[in-house]
Amino acid sequence: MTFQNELINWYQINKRDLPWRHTKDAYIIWLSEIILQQTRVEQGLPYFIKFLENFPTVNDFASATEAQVLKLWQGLGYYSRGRNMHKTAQIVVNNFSGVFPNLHDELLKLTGIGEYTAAAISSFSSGEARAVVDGNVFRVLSRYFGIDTPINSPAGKKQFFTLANELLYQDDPALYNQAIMEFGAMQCKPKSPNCGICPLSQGCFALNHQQVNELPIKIRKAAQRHRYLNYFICQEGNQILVRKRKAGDIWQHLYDFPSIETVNESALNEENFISSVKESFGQNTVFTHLTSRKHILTHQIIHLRFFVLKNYIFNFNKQKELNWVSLDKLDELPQPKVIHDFILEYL
DNA sequence: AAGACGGGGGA
DNA sequence: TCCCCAGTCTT
Repeated sequence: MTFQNELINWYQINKRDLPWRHTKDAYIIWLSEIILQQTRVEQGLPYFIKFLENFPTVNDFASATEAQVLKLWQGLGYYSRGRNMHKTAQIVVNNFSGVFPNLHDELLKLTGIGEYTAAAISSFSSGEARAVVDGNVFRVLSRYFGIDTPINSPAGKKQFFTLANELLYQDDPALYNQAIMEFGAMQCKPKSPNCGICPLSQGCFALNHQQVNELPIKIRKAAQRHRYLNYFICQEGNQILVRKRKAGDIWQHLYDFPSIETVNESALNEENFISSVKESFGQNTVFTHLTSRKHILTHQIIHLRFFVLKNYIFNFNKQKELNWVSLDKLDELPQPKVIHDFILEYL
């Protein structure tokens, strides 16, 4: 049996029953594909269901506010996906009469849709012959064909993309694309793949050369950067001061609190730290430590400290991103996971 | 070509 | 700890 037929055969026996596999509706497939970018099926599935319930059609999605979209997205990470979906939904409504495109070249123009997602939506929705190349495909091809070009190098991406399209099963691109990804996710897993019961073991280069644990090759990224965010909780009766985060940093357009970033874990009684707080919030400012958190992102390790602030002064003309909200409305705002957890525990 | 961008889970 | 996850966008 050919490589392609082995994969398809394996898939038809072992595939999971996932909701987005029962439709060719480009809108629903788009929803699932964006949610599943860099996200495990188990983590994304509840969000897919929630989004489809709240936005049954692309028109419903486009009519929402960005804050409503981000609130639904809260906790899933990579929030630009949510913001880009909102933009794309509005483009589809305004420029495509609400009919979601299902051809590769049209999809690729939309924001948030790259090569992988354009191939996925177009093949699943319209049957277009475009090979998907995601983390699963890199791994399966790298191991089976013994390719040691780093998958995150430009040369590697080109090589794997070319090979994937040569291998694409022309009779049913959608079925083959599903099959190779599912095979990578469930059988040819990153750690301890089930080579003992693998239908492709005989022709697998990595297995036959004891390189299963070495392939695929990936270039290491730079170490994480440490950041120290000091948050200030300002409460007046039922009102609390929040900040909408701006472009150019993490958690764009999500809400947290006024803060001061320091270059290191400055001691609480350090003159330097005290004076910078007073410089920002007035000489009479008093702050007391409430709690601390550590939050780990892909490129940053964030050390958070929370303080209660009293006798402060804010210049709202200069800090337009600050706003008072009542405590009972606080949970309506989209928040970073670590901030949301803090609020649940302390407010 | 390299970095930035979240959060969760497995070994 | 480290790696990976149905990647994309920006610099």
